Amino acid sequence: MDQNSLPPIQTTARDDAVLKALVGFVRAEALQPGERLPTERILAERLKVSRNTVREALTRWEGLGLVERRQGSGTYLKAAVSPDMLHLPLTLAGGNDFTSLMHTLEIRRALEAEAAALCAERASPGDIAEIERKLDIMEQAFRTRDGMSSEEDWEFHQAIYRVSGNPLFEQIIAAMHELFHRFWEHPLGVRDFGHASFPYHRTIYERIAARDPQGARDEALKLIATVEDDLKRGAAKLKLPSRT
Amino acid sequence: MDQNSLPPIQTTARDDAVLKALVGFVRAEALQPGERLPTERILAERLKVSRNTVREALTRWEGLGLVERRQGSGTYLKAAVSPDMLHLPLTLAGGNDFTSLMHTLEIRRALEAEAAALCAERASPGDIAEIERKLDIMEQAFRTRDGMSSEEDWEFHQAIYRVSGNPLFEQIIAAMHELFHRFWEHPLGVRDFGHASFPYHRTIYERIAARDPQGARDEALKLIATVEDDLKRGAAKLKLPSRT
DNA sequence: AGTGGTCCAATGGTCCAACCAATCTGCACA
DNA sequence: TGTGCAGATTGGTTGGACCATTGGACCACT
Repeated sequence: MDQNSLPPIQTTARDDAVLKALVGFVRAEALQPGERLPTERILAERLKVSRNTVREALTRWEGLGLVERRQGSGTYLKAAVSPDMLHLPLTLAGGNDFTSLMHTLEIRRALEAEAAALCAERASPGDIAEIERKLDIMEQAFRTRDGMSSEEDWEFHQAIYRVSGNPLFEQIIAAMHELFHRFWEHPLGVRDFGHASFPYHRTIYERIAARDPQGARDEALKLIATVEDDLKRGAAKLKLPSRT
Repeated sequence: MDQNSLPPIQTTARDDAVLKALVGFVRAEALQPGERLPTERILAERLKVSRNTVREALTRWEGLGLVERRQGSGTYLKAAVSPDMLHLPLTLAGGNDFTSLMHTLEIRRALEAEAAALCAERASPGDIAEIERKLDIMEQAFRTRDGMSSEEDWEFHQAIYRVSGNPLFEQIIAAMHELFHRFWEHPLGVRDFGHASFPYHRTIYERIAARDPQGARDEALKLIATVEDDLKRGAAKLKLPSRT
């Protein structure tokens, strides 16, 4: 390892400085996700900083999911780091109340509509073919199992996010996906949960294939509207509290 | 063999336990955002753990934006905590390149449009008056300084997010706001940067006041479109790299 | 060759006691 | 009545120590 890739730090604001130094180190050594980074003791020595300070910095990274610590083994990089990253530590109130779920659904509506519109603008013929393939798979699964198929449905939407050309859509919605799945798995007692949204998948695809951004946006809005509707019906049926 | 039949065993988890205890404490004392929580030293003593462990736990909360520490003053609650929260540590590879900036702008367009629509649906007369007040302030600042006023402009938009009734809008866009300001401060060499967006602030307000969700959505889309336009012009002028 | 057991060094997790730096509080002084 | 300084309070940092887990080296036995 290059000794010079870990120069001592200087000013106050230690732990932030440690993080910056670590970013520099990861770049200098071209560390890939999965690789191990130096031990806390070595980092402390190299950076001329107490081990506790190193630990505070690593705790921050661990909280952001950038790094994983394994006692007795070491600290491992979990994701790529770049000098200027944007961290959004979103904290959503518990997923078991109706209001929170509606909130995340509103975010999804916003992003879904925009992604569909961008997708309609930018999709290449190959992209359109790919989306159609996912759509066919989804429709097939829907018919055989006679109900919404979380997995295939999700893949269809992911394809749209990907083709939108903006990785942020996929990242944000993927993060929220977990929250939705708490309910997707248990359809709230609504027998045909998700049935209403089914036809809109194809209409969205058609608007994308026709390169009609506004049309794609409108269809996406309709799709989410049906999901909101199902959600409201389920909430009413279960007498879900509107607040925790 | 079923993978799930042998889950990893649970051994020690000091700092997680500390966090749980803190959640319990906050709920028991009914602490509101802004209030101060006990000293690190007191927490350490009460919980019968080392102050270092308390600090690791608090560092996590700070990283999630739940808490703010002020040296010499104390540690303050920044957001409501509930026993089951979902944390989304999104790390976006942002950067100073044109492409990343356009990506974040596309996210903002999605959220801005949706927030405006929701706002038009839900705003009370008082809310509308509040938004109009922010609009007046912004327009006033615009005229006197003959240019976009980041601060007042931002407050206008924030008011809309707030009235939308969905805190997630404000959280997400606030996190991205920092990224934008890197450029907002330096208008990319475009003299009248933001001028084009000015009139749409009022049209958005009018659509909200008229309780016209679709109209508000459309006007918001137009506003962002002008910003995208400015951005493209600035990028062309500065010959910004499209990738880092 | 392979299986299991034991030992040991490395590494993250926790603890302690002290000191530093920013902040707040209140009293003395003008 | 204000103002400024000194001490107390609080988070930030340090260095050193020990514990718990891990993983590899080594060994005995089959």
